[in-house]
Amino acid sequence: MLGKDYERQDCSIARALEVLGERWTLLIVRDALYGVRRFSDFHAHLDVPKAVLSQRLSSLVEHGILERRPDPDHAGRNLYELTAAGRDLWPVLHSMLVWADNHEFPNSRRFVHHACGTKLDGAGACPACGVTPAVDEIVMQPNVARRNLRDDPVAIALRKPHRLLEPIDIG
Amino acid sequence: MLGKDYERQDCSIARALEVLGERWTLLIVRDALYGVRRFSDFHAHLDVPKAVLSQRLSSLVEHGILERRPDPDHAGRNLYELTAAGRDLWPVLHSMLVWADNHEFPNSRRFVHHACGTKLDGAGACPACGVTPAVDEIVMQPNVARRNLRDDPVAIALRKPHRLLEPIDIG
DNA sequence: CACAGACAGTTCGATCATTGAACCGTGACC
DNA sequence: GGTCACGGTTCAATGATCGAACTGTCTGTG
Repeated sequence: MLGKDYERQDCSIARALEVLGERWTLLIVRDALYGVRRFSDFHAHLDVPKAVLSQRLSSLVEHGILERRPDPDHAGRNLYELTAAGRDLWPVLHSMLVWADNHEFPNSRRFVHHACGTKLDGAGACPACGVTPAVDEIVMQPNVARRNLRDDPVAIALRKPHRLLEPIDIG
Repeated sequence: MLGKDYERQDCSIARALEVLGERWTLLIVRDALYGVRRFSDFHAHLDVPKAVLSQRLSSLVEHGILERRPDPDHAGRNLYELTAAGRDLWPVLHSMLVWADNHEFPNSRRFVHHACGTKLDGAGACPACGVTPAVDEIVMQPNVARRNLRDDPVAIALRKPHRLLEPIDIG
């Protein structure tokens, strides 16, 4: 949302929205869960101006959701990786996704438990195993029947099933 | 978020954020879950300009999250009530609240299962009963130890335990 | 019935965020 | 040494938000 926060709102949800509610922020976290880690990949996959992306990444780092660390393969570049707090945002994104699937936009990606291949339920649990898988135990399965709106390298990489948090590999 | 949507984002989360991501929108839904139904009560409890509130309410009605119906007690006024799709947003708000409680803003309100008084777990289920209570089976319990930032009638009414969706009663 | 006040908005100028394009510095590659 | 990709920053234009003022409707009172 806009720069101003909800300081007069005496509520955890308002606190969460101060950090997460600005435009693009939750989509950046989504991409980070999909394994995006580089500035240029975020920029290619979201159509966000670089100035805004830069500001959002810094804000997420400041709030302990992303961690900025030097890219071992490219001096002078950074990788942005989710912290534990960032990985804990998965339930927020998953519940949004379930809601949109039911009410706005059916036929989206599926999220399944890696161990057994069962689709997660609305609460993020595996109905077959009776457990709530950790984020890195979840596999995103694209909907092959859907027409593709995007052709950037990240979008293409995400047309294959992909384990969450696993760095995407840009051909 | 801002007027522009995420039309090039091929993703349910982006679709959800087009509807829910603008500033104030999720706080309006939160208040609706708390039982706020009148324009003036939303306006008193959120410090949102009336122009924005009016626009957000219309947008939520348009998207089938709120329903606008004439107030039987006051001709010419409306009540805004959650539709089934709107009530289904509870998991989104609850997961945000749980996240903020764990990472940003501990000591918030508690949400308990009305039947047994047990605090809901992170997934919104009742650990004692093993069920996921419907929204109207959940009771919000304020944190009495916290200093109060607000003194509007809605904030005062919410200092008492309150069943979700039950219309707040403004003294 | 006149009048005041509450309510539910709309309108308007000022402020602030976002946008997209251009620019810049660094390191990799030839 | 020169070129290119990457990761930003800067800037003017656009668009959203803000807060105050205004309008119209209905209610309650005298």
